[in-house]
Amino acid sequence: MSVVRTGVSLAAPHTTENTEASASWLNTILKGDCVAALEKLPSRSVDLVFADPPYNLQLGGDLHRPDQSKVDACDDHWDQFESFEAYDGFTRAWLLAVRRVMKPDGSLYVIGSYHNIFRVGAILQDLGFWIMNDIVWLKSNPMPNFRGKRFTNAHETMIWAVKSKDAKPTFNYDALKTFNEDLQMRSDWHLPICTGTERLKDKAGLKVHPTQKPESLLYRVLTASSRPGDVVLDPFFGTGTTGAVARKLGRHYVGVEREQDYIDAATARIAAIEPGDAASLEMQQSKRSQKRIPFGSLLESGLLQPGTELTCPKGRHLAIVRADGSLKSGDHTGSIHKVGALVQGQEACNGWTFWHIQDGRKKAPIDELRKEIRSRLQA
Amino acid sequence: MSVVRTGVSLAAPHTTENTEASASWLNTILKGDCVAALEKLPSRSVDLVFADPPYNLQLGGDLHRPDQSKVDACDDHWDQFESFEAYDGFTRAWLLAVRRVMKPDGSLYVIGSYHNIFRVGAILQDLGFWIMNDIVWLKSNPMPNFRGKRFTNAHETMIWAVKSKDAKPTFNYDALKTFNEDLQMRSDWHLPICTGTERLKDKAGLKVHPTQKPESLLYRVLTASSRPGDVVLDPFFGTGTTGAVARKLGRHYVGVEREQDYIDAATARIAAIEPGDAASLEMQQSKRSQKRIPFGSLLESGLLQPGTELTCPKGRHLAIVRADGSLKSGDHTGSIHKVGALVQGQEACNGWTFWHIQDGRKKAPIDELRKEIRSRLQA
DNA sequence: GTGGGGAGTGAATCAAGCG
DNA sequence: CCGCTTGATTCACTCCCCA
Repeated sequence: MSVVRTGVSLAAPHTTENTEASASWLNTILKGDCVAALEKLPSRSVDLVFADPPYNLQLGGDLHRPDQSKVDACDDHWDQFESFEAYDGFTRAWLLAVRRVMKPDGSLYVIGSYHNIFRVGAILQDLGFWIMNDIVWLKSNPMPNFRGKRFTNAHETMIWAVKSKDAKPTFNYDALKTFNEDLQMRSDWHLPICTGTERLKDKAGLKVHPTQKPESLLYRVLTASSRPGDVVLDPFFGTGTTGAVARKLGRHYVGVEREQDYIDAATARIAAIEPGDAASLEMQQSKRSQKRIPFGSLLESGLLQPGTELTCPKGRHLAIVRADGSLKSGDHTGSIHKVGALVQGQEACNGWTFWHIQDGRKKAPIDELRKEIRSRLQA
Repeated sequence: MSVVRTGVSLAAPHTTENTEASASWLNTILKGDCVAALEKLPSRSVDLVFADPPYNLQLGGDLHRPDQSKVDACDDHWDQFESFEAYDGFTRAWLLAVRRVMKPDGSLYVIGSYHNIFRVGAILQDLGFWIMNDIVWLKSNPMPNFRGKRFTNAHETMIWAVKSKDAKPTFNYDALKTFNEDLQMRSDWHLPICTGTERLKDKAGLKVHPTQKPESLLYRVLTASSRPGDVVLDPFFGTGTTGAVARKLGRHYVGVEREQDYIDAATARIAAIEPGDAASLEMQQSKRSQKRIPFGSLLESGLLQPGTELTCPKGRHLAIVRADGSLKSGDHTGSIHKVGALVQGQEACNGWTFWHIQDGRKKAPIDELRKEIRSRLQA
């Protein structure tokens, strides 16, 4: 096994607990078998894994288009397995190796088709992984079904899993929502397949790798489940789409690949990429990670006075602000959240959005005042 | 176990090799456990199976919406399993029972979510079934992810499998292609969930079944993989969507269901349906094979003039018809479908029903003009 | 009748932090 | 680790009510 370095210098991982930013295996491609190569990595050192394992396609003879041209199928030797049992054993082995190097809250994405994805998913569950979502990549330009015997196979399936039910994986909800025109990102991703200049070709104009994934797919995976400086592992590196996108997005990568041709192509490809700088990588700030503002701060700052009257959105409930930062509404007293819940007879309530202050002729939630405090703190 | 008959009389199955059209179990709901009930059916007697087995959801506590309302989760006892092993055993048992009653060239569709579909798919392969496609049902109106911790779960997965690699299943390729505006039917199906008047409710207004499937989904399955007179089995009959669509499309059905409440609801539902007679099925055939009318035909025919103003149903969006058959609305230009999508900010739009023309005091969709063209072509 | 606003809801493995 | 407090979250569509 040898190590190929592209000599990239990037920001330090956001946590260096188990990962030295200068570790020799960072931003390299490890040559060799996936399981053996991963033994070189320390345990709990990887934030995100993207895996595009062999699909175990069971092709019969050659497939020809209606014009009799031959379809350039994926018939490489690495995609051949003798049986489901052999494929299952292979899958279990690399998933266990990957599991060891994943951080406890790290994420794993595996992509596949109906030939293999059901086996992968069941084994994931058997090994104790916890599935967060399955995601379908819908191809806007899939290969048609030439024989007219099936539905056009227009999608692939990706499984997002974590190491255990209790894991708290990175999920950049707000960034994804902004990306998606202020709507929650869904489990169906409409993306074109990898063509044009993005598709690596050799000197003869033939595609270098039969199943090169589009960068847009990796872009979304990394944006969703990693942060700048994180370590992203791809145990089936191929022509390095994962490494290319990682470098663009300011993540570290580690690849494992057996074929020297793919390693050469990936190395050149990644070296040619301009690494993302910090400013352009800044993501939509998660609301959750913002500094917590106690309700009492509104009184301290003078944005609210004791005795001010708050109402619910419909004006049916009234409450008085008291000097200690508590509310009083009828017989109920306590925090803004507790009183909001009590007057509605509910178990819980977000007082920041429930209670409103009269602002001229309009009502405004007291959350507006919190935002004002936050903007003052930043200035 | 008892038998519930709805007394439907339909055309004879297109093959009576192993099925007497007068068999006592045709167009009935067998009450009881799936495996036991299927023992009452002869081997090789079913053309198509649609199965919507328990998903084995592993829900934690209650889930509340941001407005504190409680989500009415699927927590029925029939969806509870002790372990993956228990679920696997259950799955193997019913799949073997189904396998026995399937004709050699029959088709099986199983629907599920990431909680169970990987196990189902792997077991299907282990039992010797041959997967033809996996199909993703994309929901236009899924339940959002309220906590912002995952991608919105916006799809379910369906596996189409046959008994062996050598099977030659019915696949009405041309009908589906015509149905899909002369494009091959793809593996991604965009359909809304079952709501409105289609959703069965009890006297209290509560949904009768927690997971009633939309008829549009079954319509497409039966259209793809069965012929009039075929026998369609649903081993988890629920409220009988499969039976209802089978009756509409002139197929025989057999259902298995354990809960009497569901049987009662399904029986009433199916009895109220007008069976598809030979003539109307013929009509459907011809409608499906209707010639595609390009929008430009409306201009050629003089039914529309260049410069005509079209509006959306609410009159908020305007567009001008151009001589080449494209629309222009603000900065957007393109086909009626594309511009309709753009002005609404949506990914897709059926321009035929979205764009309206002023017809006297009323608005009429331009689809009316297409119908006029078609009637001219037939005359 | 028609249009706008508000309420309701759907197969969901749906919280984090502190003491 | 348990228990309690605090706090963060929704999209598409249908139906009802009322102007």
